[in-house]
Amino acid sequence: MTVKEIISLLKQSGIQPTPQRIAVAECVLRSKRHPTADAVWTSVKRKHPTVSRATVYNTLNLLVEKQLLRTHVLTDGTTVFDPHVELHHHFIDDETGEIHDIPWAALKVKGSDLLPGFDVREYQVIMRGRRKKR
Amino acid sequence: MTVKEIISLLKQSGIQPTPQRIAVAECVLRSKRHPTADAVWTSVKRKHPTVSRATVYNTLNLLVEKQLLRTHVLTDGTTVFDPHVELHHHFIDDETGEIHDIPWAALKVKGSDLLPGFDVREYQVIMRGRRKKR
DNA sequence: GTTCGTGCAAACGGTTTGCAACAAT
DNA sequence: ATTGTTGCAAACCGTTTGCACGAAC
Repeated sequence: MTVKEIISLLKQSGIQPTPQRIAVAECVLRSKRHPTADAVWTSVKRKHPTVSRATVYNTLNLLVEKQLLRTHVLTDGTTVFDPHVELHHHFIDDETGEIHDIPWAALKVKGSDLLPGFDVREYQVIMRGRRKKR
Repeated sequence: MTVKEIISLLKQSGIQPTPQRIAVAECVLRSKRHPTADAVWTSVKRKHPTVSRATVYNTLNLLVEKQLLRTHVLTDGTTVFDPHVELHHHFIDDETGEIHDIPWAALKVKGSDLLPGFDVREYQVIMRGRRKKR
C-alpha cells in the first residue's frame, strides 16, 4: 500500500491527511501484526520524533471510527489494532499471546441462526492453542 | 448454592474460607450475570461494609487462579467474571453490552482441526447482535 | 510467634482530556 | 477569522502493590 493510496483512503473517509496521521496509518495499515497503540507510537516516532502519544491515540480512534481498523481486546486488557477489517476468525497462541488471523472460509459454524431470542448480526470463532512446531 | 457448599468448595481449592472471601464467592458464583470486580465490591459491601477493594480483587483473582471462575475482557477493556466454567459460547448484546451464555451444544463448528500449523486446544464462538423483541 | 488475610492508601499503566500554540483554509 | 490539529501535561479509571495491623493456628 503506497503513501498515495493511504492519503486517498484517508480523504475518502473524511480524515484530513496530516503528516502524523499518514505516518500512523502507514504503520498500522501495512502491519501484518496486531500492534498496540504504544507499538504504533514507538514505530511512528522513528520518522516523526516529535509526535505525541495523544495524537497517535486520537488518530487510531479516528481510524476505528471510520472503519479502517478494528480493535481487539486481549485477555490482559490491552487493545490491539487490526487492519484486517473483513470478517475472519482468530487464533491466539497460548505461549506468546500472538493473534493470528484465520480466513473466514476455514471454518463452518452452524446453528447461529437458530438461537431463540437472539438476532445474530455477526460472529467469529476465537481459538486458543499452540502453533505446531514443524 | 448454599453457604456450606461454597465453604467446602473454597476448602477443596485450597482457599481459606474467610468471611470476606465467602461473601465474594457467594456473590459471583451465584450470579447469573457477568459482574465486574466493582459490581462485586458494591454488592459485597451491602453485608460487609468494611471490605476493601483490594480484598475483593485479590479474592476474585484467587478464584480465577483456582479455576472456580473465568474472566472475559469486554471491548471497553473492563474485565468481567464468569462462574460458568464449562465451555460455552457467548452472545453480546449490541445495545446493552450484556453477555449471554450460549450452551455449547447450540452450535456446531467444523474445521478447527484442519488448520495447518495450528494446534487448537479450545475455541468458542462470540456472537454479536440484538436480543429479539418478543 | 509465625503465618496468613485484611484494609488503607499510594502506585501503576494504558488511555483520555483540557488547553495553549499552531497550521490550514 | 474560523476551523481543525498538534503536543504537552495532567487527569482518569480499573487494577495492583506495599505496608502495618489483626486474626488464626
